[in-house]
Amino acid sequence: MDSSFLLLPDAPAYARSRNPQFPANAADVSMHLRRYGARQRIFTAGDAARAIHEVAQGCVLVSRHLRDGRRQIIDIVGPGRLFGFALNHHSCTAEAIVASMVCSLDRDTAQASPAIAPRVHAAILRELDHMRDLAVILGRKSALERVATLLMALAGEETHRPVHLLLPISRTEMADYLGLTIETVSRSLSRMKQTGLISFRDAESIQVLNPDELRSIAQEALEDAA
Amino acid sequence: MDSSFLLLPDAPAYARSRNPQFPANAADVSMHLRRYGARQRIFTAGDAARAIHEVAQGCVLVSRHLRDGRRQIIDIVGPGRLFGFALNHHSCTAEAIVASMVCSLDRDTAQASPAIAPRVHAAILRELDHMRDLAVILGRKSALERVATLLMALAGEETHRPVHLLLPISRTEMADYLGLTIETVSRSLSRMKQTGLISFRDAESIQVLNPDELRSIAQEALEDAA
DNA sequence: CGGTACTTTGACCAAATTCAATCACTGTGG
DNA sequence: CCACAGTGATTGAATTTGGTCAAAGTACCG
Repeated sequence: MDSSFLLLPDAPAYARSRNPQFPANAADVSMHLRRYGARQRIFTAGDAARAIHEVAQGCVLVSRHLRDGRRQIIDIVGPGRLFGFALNHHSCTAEAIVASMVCSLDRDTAQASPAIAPRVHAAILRELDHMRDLAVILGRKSALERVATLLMALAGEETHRPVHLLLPISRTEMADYLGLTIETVSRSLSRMKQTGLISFRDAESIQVLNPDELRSIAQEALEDAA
Repeated sequence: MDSSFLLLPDAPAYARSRNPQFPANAADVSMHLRRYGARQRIFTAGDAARAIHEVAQGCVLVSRHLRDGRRQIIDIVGPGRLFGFALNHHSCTAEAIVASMVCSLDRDTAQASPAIAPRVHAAILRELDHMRDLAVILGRKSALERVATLLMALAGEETHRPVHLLLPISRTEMADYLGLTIETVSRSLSRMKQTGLISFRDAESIQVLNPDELRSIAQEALEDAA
């Protein structure tokens, strides 16, 4: 998690595994790798969308804001994932959640590259589907279901054995992602702890004891023909 | 709204104005125009995503379902707009809400066409942004704000004068789109009626009396650099 | 005219928010 | 090294919002 600088083609396994194809070749396009401190913004709502970005290291939070300060976190982006897709101007703000390395690539350059363009296209479609997941979470799930869904997303899809999670986000961020308040998130986690689904001593280090049960609470959407 | 069959290049003004570029030329690609009856499905979650679709006439509803039947409507697609973007398989179900004409185009063909591909790309990015709007609605807005947001979206962005809306959707569909129940939607509309923001005699024909006030209730997200 | 489907309204209830207090951990200065 | 702010998390009590259940109301259709 802390191998200081990394050039993207030499990204560590955990990054490559998430998105094995990007970037295909750092040499043939104009990209730059930049460090952002915690809470530092990568772009802000209203900015022209000139580049696409990849998290090389750390974690980036993409969010929208209402005038009165209410915030909806749209995406939590970990290493290997792309973000910052927009037609003309960003409607979201992206900020590093912890000190992070972000690789940015001119959008037109990316579009012109036959190696990269289709991969960006695929990433956009994945992002779109992810947003649909979020709509279901926010529109139709209870507080407990929302928190369970987030935990299972962080745990990864396929686990049946207990997993240990290091949460990249605070309770406030969980709440703003799940459309809840910190108190409700905290209560949901406490309830899960009490019923033996998870365990934790400190807030950011959670043991998922029963992934199958948690997944069933999470109410994954159905993907089958009915 | 009812000019029976139409070939897409001759789409009526209201369709062209929404998306003037698609399809560029019906002759040079393999597309077909098909009629769907009310409640008829265009595709179902789990289906392979082989085509992209455009509503030529009518209205299509894209939604996701949880196992227990809860539904989240993801998009309400009117004439001129594209839908059915997915990487491999659809995670959503699309159905005609009323008898509709839908123009479908093989995805690979569309990707291969230099005239069409960039327009599809733009439509996908618009869709993505629309989904982010929805996330804000569902995650951070009150019932009244949600209903106001929907009405203003249907009214169009720029209106200051009173507008007349013919709702393409029922209360149930409004509710499933806004993450509410029909009762709450109905109460919100009644409250708006009582406060003189809107008026209506029958459920699907609504007069927006005060667009500016309604817009301010809707709490549009901010798009400016802060 | 009667039936069905959809909407509205009301009364009550439950879930989540709000407000407030306490707790736990971190870092700072005496 | 320890006391003490300061921050974030948890827990509790009261309140609010929206959901549930039930009863009318309204329009449409045979």
